[in-house]
Amino acid sequence: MTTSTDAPRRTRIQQEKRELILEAALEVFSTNGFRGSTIDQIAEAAGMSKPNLLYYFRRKEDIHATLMQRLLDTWLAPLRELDDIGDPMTELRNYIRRKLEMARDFPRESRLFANEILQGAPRIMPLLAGDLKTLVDEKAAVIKSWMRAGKIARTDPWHLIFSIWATTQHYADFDVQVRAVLGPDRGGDGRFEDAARFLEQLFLDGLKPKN
Amino acid sequence: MTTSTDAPRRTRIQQEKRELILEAALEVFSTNGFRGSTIDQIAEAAGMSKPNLLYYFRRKEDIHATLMQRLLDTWLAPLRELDDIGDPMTELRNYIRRKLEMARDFPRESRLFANEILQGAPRIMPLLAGDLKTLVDEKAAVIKSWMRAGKIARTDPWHLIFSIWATTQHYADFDVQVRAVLGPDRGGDGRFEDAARFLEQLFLDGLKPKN
DNA sequence: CAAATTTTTGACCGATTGGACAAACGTTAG
DNA sequence: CTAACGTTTGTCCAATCGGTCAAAAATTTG
Repeated sequence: MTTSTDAPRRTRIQQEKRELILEAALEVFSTNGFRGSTIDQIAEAAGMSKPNLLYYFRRKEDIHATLMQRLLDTWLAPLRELDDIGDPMTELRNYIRRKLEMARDFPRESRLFANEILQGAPRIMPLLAGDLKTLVDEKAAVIKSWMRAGKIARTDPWHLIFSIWATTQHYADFDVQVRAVLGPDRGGDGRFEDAARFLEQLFLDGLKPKN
Repeated sequence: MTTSTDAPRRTRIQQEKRELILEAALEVFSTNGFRGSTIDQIAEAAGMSKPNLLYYFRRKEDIHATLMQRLLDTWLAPLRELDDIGDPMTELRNYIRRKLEMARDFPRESRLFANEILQGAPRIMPLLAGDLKTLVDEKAAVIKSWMRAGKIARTDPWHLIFSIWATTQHYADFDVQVRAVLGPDRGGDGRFEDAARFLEQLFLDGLKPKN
């Protein structure tokens, strides 16, 4: 074995073309959902004919599955980095910041994931109840230990994680609405910095006035 | 004119059947998205034949449009109720509570809306930049006045509203994920009460420890 | 170069889709 | 009863869908 990976052996051109297809599919799937997307659309976005695309991925589902599989890893990376050792408050602040940056830099990935969950997660349900739950439970335990140590206020760690997901991903998934509501002046590039400032304050101090 | 409404005149049976279709369409659209849903599915869910359904709604799009139009009204009702006069902190708390109740009681409506926004809001963009923006701007002004009066902490009112939307609707739109992560024991009916408690604390006091 | 292999494509297929239409059926008013 | 009107359905159609296949084109290998 020259290159020993679990993945089936592939030529250089296969690697490239598969990557091209996945990139195109991410674009199409994330804006139209799985059923709303056609192989023709993906093929055209990838600059090749439909039969050619089907030469690299036998079925439409295979493209989507490959995409989801990769996605989940990178998507959960920020949560994995949540460190037991660091200062709790800054750890959480960094996690929120990283999640918001991902919403800004990878909105298509966020929407792809949202589309899947919205429609009942028919294709990744096992992953949610398996790997995802395990990871969240683990990190919830870490957060709980912080609470016991008096480092952060006592609340439900699971719902805390949900709220971080919800508020940050909102800027990717509901981007159209956010921009429409903020209008042309405030809806520009600065909206993510505004969001970062707001979220930091919300999660640290809440809304109660200081005095 | 006996009944003078803007809507075209309709017989009693037409009213009923249209309502039946809209109810069925809400179910189907909210779980499959617009393009992922078929007229046959909706017709079957409504207990009638496809041509019969098309007698009441000429096109698939008309059903969806009618649904969206109604939805937006009821969906924004809680925000409309946000009252200038009441005590700011309790007004906000009540708003969050009402929104969370809507996520619990009308998850299909939430998902229908989320589906539409996720895919770029092609059919309701004008409403977002029009009525919705107007309403949010108006309420943001109210919130701002509360801040000036020192009743709540100073932050960005628009992003505050976004965060309330995000955290509450999360429990409808990402319900599958929430239940999967919480597991069989904690993912039951009690999850909304847990969420309510958590959100109240988050928005009031944030995470900083009391000590 | 020539054979073997990989990549690309045009043509095609069955299934499903949104929608049209005329005929049948039911209901109501005179 | 019957004519008019509202409702329902079976049948059909063109377009689009995911996917196949054989053959052509390009590339790699000896």
